[in-house]
Amino acid sequence: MTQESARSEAKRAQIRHGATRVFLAEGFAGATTDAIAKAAGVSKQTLYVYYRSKEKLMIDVLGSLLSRLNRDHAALDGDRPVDSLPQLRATLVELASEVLEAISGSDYLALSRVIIADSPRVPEIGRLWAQTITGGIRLRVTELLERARDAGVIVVDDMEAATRLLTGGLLTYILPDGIVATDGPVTAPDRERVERIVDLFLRATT
Amino acid sequence: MTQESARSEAKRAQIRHGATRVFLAEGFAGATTDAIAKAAGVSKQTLYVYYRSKEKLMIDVLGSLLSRLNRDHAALDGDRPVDSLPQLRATLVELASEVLEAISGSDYLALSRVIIADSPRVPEIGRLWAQTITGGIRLRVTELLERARDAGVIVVDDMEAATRLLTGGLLTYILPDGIVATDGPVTAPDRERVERIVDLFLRATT
DNA sequence: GCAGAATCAAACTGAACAGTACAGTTTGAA
DNA sequence: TTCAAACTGTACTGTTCAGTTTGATTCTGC
Repeated sequence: MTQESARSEAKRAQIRHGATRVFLAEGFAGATTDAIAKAAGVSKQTLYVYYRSKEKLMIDVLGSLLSRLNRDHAALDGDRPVDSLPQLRATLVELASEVLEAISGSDYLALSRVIIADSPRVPEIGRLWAQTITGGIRLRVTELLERARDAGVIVVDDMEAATRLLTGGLLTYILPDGIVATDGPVTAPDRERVERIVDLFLRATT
Repeated sequence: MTQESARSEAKRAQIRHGATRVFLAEGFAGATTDAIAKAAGVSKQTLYVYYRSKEKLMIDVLGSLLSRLNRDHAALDGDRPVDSLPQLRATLVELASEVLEAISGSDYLALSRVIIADSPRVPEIGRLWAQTITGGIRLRVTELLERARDAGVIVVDDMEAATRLLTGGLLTYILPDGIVATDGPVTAPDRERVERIVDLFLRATT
């Protein structure tokens, strides 16, 4: 019975889509099921055929968003060059800029706010979100640094500390600063700022 | 008319106190005015004499908590010794441990969740919260590093990058990791972990 | 074209809850 | 004693909203 007809899955996606917009804009408490049904172009009745409750719907919405993010992030880091210090520097700056750009988008921030607020009630989503950052970002940086270390470009005694230091130093522009910034779109740090932090970090790795 | 009688201020504090407990435990939406009145040991009627609405009450509660936190943090950093590398290292580890301990408490995390969730609706509180970290913590670290630099203990070209790197590397245990952790109390990083990050950071400052 | 499934719109139910009204009690000063 | 202000507890109002019911309508495969 876990098998869904193609039909069903299409409708489900349609509902999820509409709900996504409303949840991100209004949060869990602020989103009414009437508004969700309307945004999805579906009757409330149908909505409740596909989802047993508003909470189940939200879990599906947030879970989908996060796994899509994680999927998008994956792969293609293996190709990034790290075989000399200038290469590593450029790669780190590039990666950092991409990531910061992605997570300073108002969508992602709204998503994060909703998740943080509801994480006591829905722990699994909180865990999934932390993994987007922990697993997603930290892991990617670790992987790059390991390759660079193995290539003899840098010296790292404590890989966890190194990864924490670099990702933390960069993420701090978004968490805490960006997440509560409400006047205008959030400013990801400009490239120069990113470069300065990467450079400083690299000085610690000889 | 801005003058309050002592009587009034005592009652106001009593209400604020009860409300604090309920807001931190339940969040804004989850806290009912009945529960707040009960927790404060005050009739709902009286509550509405002192506060025009639930929202005004929450702003007062969060604002009070944050300014108390900021007040507690202030001062006494001027005495911390930074005149040699071992001294600086010990001082940084000490400061970091204190700060991490403070902000990984379940009260502070609950407070942060509420603020983050409501920051789109109540921007001033969001700003105040960011200042607790930005102004409070980052400023203190900056001040220490400046003294150490002036004493010739470290070399720092870019003070902002240095502060970001260090505070970010440490805060990352709480944000994002701690804020959505719900199984058991949040684990501030142990002393050894803090030391490793501080040590790595110090390698970047010659 | 038709049976049966899926969907729709709209009204309804029941509960939660912010905020108010009210009738009565305490307190403390004159 | 008296009076006024502050307070209390309970009950009420009005609204919002998740979830259900109803009964009609539109698809879809046969």
